[in-house]
Amino acid sequence: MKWNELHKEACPVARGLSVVGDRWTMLVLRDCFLGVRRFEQMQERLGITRHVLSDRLRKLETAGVLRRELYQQRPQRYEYRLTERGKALYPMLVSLIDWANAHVPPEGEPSVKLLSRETGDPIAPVLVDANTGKNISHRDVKAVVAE
Amino acid sequence: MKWNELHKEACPVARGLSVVGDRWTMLVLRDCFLGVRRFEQMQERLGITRHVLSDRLRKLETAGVLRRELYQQRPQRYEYRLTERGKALYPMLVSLIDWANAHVPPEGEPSVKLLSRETGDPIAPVLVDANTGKNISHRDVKAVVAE
DNA sequence: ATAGTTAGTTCCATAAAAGAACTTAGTTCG
DNA sequence: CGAACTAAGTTCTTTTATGGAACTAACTAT
Repeated sequence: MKWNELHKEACPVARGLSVVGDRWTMLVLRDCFLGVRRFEQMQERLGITRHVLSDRLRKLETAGVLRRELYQQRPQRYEYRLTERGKALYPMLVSLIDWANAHVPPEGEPSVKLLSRETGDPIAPVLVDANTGKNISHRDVKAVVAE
Repeated sequence: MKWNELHKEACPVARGLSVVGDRWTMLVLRDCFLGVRRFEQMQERLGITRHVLSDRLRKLETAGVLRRELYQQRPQRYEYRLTERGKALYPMLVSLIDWANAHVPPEGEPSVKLLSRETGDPIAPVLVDANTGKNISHRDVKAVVAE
């Protein structure tokens, strides 16, 4: 399994990681979900090198996760926004956040948590099967090669 | 934000990625969820270099995601198993799989899908809030620094 | 004309991953 | 007994990716 041929794999984990499975990509996407859209802002917030940020944004655009949008004519300036494909990564991001808050404590520092915008109550994410309404447990699931 | 200080961040995305956010880790964990426990087997299935696999297994053990277990006395041989903390990554893995199956098509090849072990029906994962039972949408959620 | 803004690119040093061979502590086969 | 085999690594060397800082393009504001 080679990194630059991951996208051809039958395994969706491998294919997914070919898009979001590097050191910086999910952090870039986190910022996108927080409403950050511009190069400078991301670069400063993340402390990523400009070079790498530029490369990641291009790759995410190619993968259809972000789109570049002209927000100013002269000089031409583009900002980056999540596409529907990008927004569809939200459950994964939330699952990661939930796991980290439960299992990777932030060494004495405060942590960021997710609250309902409406009620202010904490969110407690669970993954359920839309068909049955039941919690998805790894014991009840099998993986098969389909189609 | 430096890669080897990510675990101190207030942002759970950063902390989570400090554990699972590199090229190989989630693929190793995928194999663990599939029941693969041994070094040789993982190395062969993944095509990861032995060096890197060894390093990742050690880091996952240190992070409390896997535990090493003696399965043979002479010569001493260890296998790797998911801890509770490791198993808690299942929702994230499933979210990734679901996203990739919907958005990263496997170039003509077949893909692996998740089915109910009981009924054989496909699984349709949705992330809901355990408190309200409602779907978690990124518009309804805010992120705040807590505690 | 000089400085500031924004989104990059270029260059070089350092760190991580690929690839292949070697090691350790045994067991099994002939 | 000795040679081959096994499993889980480690040790090299080469290639690739990332970090860090400076530079560029195409403007606008003072």
